[in-house]
Amino acid sequence: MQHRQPKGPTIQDVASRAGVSIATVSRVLNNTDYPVSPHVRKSVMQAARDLHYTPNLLGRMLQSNSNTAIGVIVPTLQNPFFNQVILGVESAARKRDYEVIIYSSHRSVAQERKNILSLLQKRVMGLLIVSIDSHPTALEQYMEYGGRVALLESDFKLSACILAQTDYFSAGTIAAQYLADRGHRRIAFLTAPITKFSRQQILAGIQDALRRAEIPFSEADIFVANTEAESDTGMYEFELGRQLVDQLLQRREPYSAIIAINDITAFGVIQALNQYGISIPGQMSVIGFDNITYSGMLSPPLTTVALPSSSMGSAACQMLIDALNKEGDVPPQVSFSFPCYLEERQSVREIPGTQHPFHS
Amino acid sequence: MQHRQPKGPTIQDVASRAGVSIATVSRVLNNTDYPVSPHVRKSVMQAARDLHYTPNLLGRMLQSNSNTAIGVIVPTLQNPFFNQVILGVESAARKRDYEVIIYSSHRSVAQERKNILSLLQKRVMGLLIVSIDSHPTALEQYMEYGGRVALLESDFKLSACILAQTDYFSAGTIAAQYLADRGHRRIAFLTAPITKFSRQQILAGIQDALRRAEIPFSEADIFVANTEAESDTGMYEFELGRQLVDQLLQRREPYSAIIAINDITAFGVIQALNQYGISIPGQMSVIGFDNITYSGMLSPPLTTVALPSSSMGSAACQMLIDALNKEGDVPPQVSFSFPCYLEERQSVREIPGTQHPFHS
DNA sequence: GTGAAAGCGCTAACAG
DNA sequence: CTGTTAGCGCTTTCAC
Repeated sequence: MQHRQPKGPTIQDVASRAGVSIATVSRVLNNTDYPVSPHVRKSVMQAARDLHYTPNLLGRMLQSNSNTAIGVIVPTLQNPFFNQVILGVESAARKRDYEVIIYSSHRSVAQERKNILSLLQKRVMGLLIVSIDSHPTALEQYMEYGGRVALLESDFKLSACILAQTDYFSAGTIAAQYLADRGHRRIAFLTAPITKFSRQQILAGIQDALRRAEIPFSEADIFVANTEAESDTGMYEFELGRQLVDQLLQRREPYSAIIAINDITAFGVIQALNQYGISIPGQMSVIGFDNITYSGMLSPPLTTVALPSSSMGSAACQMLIDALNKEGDVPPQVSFSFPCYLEERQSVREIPGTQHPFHS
Repeated sequence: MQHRQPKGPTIQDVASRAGVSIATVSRVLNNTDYPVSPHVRKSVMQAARDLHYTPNLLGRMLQSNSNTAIGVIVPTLQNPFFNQVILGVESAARKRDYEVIIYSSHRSVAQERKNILSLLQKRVMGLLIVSIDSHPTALEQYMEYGGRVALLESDFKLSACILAQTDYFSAGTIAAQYLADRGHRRIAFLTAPITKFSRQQILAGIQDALRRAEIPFSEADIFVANTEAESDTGMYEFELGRQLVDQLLQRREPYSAIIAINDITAFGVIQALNQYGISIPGQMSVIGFDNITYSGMLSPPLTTVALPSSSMGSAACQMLIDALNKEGDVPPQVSFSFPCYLEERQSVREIPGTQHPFHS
């Protein structure tokens, strides 16, 4: 623990230099509507500038018990999806002159709790979190102190928070429907273990759409990785895609399309397919979920169901800040979910002879 | 500015509940070696636990004038390169029980200054920054207050800071040398405007290696984008690669290899080449710089000169924390640079009949 | 061993 | 209009 020596000028220094009291300095520097003579105001400003004074927020916050910062905790910064969420959060925060403090939990429960505690200790009373914890304990303590929480994509229940969710069911529907419409009849789903709510929902959506399109789709068409060990590099999901393609190819089923659980997995699928000399979309179509930036950079560019990462982030942030400013009683839980849409690129082909149905 | 009502228990609450003074509570909670009777210690701990007490760091920091956090400011979180830097910083910080606060300047000078000021106001006295500012003004003010700065890849001079740089000259050398060794004789360099020091160095390295290999390389072989407008999505650099390929192809020169200024640009190059039906590496070889995660996910996987992003981050962080703990006088500027290495994948072919020279 | 008290830098009554 | 003063929650002498 370091103790920096040169402690810089304080409000007191500015006061003496301007020949006024610290109260006056505080008043002009905070730009309150409190009446201060123009002359004094000027000289205070000048003194502050001369000294290169900048207020110590610790003092200010301690006294006023207010904090215009919010925290964001994501599982990792290596996945572009979360970066997009953050982007949305930051833009909403900037509009309201809030500052955002970013933490990565590195997919570690312990680290996530540390991050929450750290925010609490600094009395940052607003928190947006993509939690990987299965227990809300840390968040509950946070809320006991008056902290407000916005949960993004959570697997557990927490009362009196803002809950932002992606409509994963629709996402699944959109992907499957799209494939069905292009004439695909043998479709495989490649995924990490279906442990998380989001994955269950995607699968349910796929099943629903395929059933309605009267396309056979059974357990056997679902290729699930046997282990889950999310790595920080995003390489786990990529490897997953590669391996699952191996399994799929061994099956020797006449699949014409693959739905991958997310874009990174789809990247793995595409690379494996390329290496086997299977052309995309000529011999095999591929579709993913997320629409991360790099999806458009592949060859061929990946068709994918875009998830509302950044708008979810900004909406949640907006609601959080509103809640923060609404003094008094904690509002009940409010939850909302965002729609997905198809980002059509070039990894899915239309099977000749297909007639396009019209849907709403 | 919100004023949260429920202010949670303070040290005073713990003290009354345990029937002791706040001084005692402070002593046991801080785990000092100060003598406290085991019995009292126990009851204080218990009281704190009962109350779910967590100390208010604002008070603590204000009093002790110490802060075990450091800030990191990067131009954007959308570029995986900076994420890797952050990863390195975080791992070094974690080892020393420092916390890292991440900010993105969004490539805006104004935002960057705001971030610096914000850190200063919270009296976070250590800062690692990849600055996009051309003036060190904000940093100088920061240092006046006793803040210590580690500059990553800066274009300006700042005294008494830690300066971490990549050896871009070597990076350029490595790429060009590698190509030369595989028998390439017509090589093009595709780049954003050569305004930054890093780009100049890469070019110089390329020129140097090519000269030594006696391979002709002139101004005409350098394809420079006419505008620079870094977008936050990373798409600018990608588009750049695509456009520059167009220019290159129109020239109808028998190039056999392309050096792209970074991986994202190389992604654009590869996509454009693919769309023109030019096979990689069969008809054209491509090499980049950075070695971001996605480089291995392309088809074909990109051969690239790996830049020491994360080790640079962790080394700089380590030095910064050391400097922070070394009380007293500010040390003189210390600078160091990290080596690059070749990450050999599949986007460069060896031209038949090439004999491998042996180098050190 | 333990407690009382003096601040850290700041804001916000309250007096003048 | 301006200054005095009482804390915000905490650490840390200094007494006992």
